Amino acid sequence: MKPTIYDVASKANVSIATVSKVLNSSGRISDETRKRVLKVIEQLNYQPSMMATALTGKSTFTIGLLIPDMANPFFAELTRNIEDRGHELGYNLLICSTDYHPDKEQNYIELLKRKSVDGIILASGFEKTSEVDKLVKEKFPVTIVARDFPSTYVNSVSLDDFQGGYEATSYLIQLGHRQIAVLARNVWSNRERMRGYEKALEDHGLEKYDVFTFVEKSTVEWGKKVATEYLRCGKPLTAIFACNDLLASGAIQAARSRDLHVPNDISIIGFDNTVIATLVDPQLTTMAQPIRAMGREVMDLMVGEIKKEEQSKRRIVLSPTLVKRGSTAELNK
Amino acid sequence: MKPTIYDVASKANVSIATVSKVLNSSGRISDETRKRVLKVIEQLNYQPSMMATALTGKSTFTIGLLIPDMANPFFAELTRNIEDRGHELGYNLLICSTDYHPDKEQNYIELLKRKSVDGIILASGFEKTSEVDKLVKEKFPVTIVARDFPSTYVNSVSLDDFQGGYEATSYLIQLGHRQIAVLARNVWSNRERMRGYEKALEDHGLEKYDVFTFVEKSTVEWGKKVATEYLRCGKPLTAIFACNDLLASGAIQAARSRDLHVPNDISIIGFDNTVIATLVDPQLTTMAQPIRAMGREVMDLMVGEIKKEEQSKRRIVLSPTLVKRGSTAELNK
DNA sequence: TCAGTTAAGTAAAGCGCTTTACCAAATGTC
DNA sequence: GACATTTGGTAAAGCGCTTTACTTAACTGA
Repeated sequence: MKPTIYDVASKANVSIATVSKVLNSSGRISDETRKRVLKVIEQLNYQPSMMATALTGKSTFTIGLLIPDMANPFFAELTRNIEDRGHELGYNLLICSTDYHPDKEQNYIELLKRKSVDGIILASGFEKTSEVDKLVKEKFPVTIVARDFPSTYVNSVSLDDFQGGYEATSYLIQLGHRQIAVLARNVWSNRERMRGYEKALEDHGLEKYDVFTFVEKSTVEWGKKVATEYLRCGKPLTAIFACNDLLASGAIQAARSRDLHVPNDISIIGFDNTVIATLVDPQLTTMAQPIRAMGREVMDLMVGEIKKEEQSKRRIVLSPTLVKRGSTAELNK
Repeated sequence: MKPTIYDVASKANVSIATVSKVLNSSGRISDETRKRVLKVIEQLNYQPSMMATALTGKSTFTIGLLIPDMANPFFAELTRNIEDRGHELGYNLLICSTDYHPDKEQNYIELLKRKSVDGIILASGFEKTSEVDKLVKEKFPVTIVARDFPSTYVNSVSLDDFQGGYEATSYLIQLGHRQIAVLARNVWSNRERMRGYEKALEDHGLEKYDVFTFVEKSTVEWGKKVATEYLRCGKPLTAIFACNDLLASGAIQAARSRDLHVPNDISIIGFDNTVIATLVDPQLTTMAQPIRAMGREVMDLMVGEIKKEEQSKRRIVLSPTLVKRGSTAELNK
């Protein structure tokens, strides 16, 4: 079976303590013995069991990441950047996909802890904060990403979603739009973006568009479905603010199937600036998230927290940027 | 710190053995004691350490998944389906993204093993088979997905990539196309699809399009870049067979930037039938992979292998289906 | 009534590692 | 040459769990 430290020790004619020292380059070992041990390790293709190692209290250089939805390119790209930075820092990433299910969240957090990860990164998605509170209370290293978490006791890096919603909407208003609907999912970030949207309307003395449903999933299909409902209900509508690119793409399809031209008949603005934004026709005007920066920052924060126990927490809030493309245009009167 | 079995035992006035028995519902325990122990477990929010449990040789109900690229919707969707099926069967999924790096592959395989997963699912991507061989030799449960692995000693579920390439190309030929270029990445599945492509040409007495470069990454950008080169080189070209939807989308963009109309001036066919296929304009004609079935089958195979040790291995090969959409049309003479 | 069961629980070994003593031999010091 | 150090290494405890004996105490039945 798998070789253990005993196999190595006996084959190298030393004690397991010696092997362990060679492994961790701790203690004093003569050059000769070290080489002999290393050779045996090589020969047996020995890999110390993390189970056993972790059991003794050493860190595992593994970080868990909980994401709500692999299929959303935003999270895929975020994950990718987190992984990359982790790799640079010598940490491995264990990814768990929760599909926005609170019980899966809890389940996977337990799993990761029981697998002795050094820390857990929680990406957006979760609604209940109780899981986070629990981790914090246990002094388990957690970092939040893509979700503001106004609290002094946990590290986080997030986007200013409110500002994003505000800017996106303001841009549409500035283009002359007055009837602006919104496409959102009932999750924290989207609600923030909607707050921004409402504030923008208010600041310009406009009324909120009063036909509204939350989509159930952040998919193209749902975007199309709900946008179609909006368009069908008869209420005039010249622009749609979609809370992510997937939904925006759905909205484009909806418009098209109603023979509306984007952007001439209707403007559509997205959010995230994922790969999708440049795929659709017309390409999406969208609020870009600094995905790469977010990924790197959150991993840095996480590793920082793991390394030096008692450090003060930081809450990093990044700003979105408007990327103008073809899906929005001035309202033609 | 984290409560251990000892904390539970002493607080419940029993031995740790008793607690363990309650935990695993093994052995004989009076109802009274069981309840008392369970209550304490609840109170302390005790979760047995998987490290310690695994160390004693019990299975962890965790399966590792290695995927090459989260950002490719095909893998994202596949992962999603694997996870879902695992969840149904009571297994957790630990995902690792290798970014097509052989050393990350090896690294993560080691990691997963050291984290005591019960088995590992390897998705496509990997070029070297040595890692697989190693796992097999160690009798470590492995299953391959999205990659045919002609071997009698490992479970796999894959697509008939050759047939896919053959059918896609045949369809183009049937539409009247004679000059067909191919967009592919130098990975196993793509090479198989190309074999199919070549065979189809041959069967119809056509010559292979002899301008060819592999793309370096399966991204829209690379698809666009290489397709642009094809279009610029002057060799007549009426259709492109792209080995995945990402590349096909890039090809559409390339065509558009050269003012070629898709499909009137040039037909483009993709592969995978991911969400992207319906996003782009025109929507992609593409060879659909039964992603959902693949995900479920591979998880079933994996769990089967984990449960009963010495079972014979199965190699499941699924068929692709042609999905006709707007990106292909009859060649207009 | 007493040997034979059964029921309920415990002690202790073992899983593979790290780490803290501790020890013997070699080396240094005056 | 006697003592203090340094070097290179080991024994053993402990990490948190499972599991295999083993021990009581209570329950059978003829």
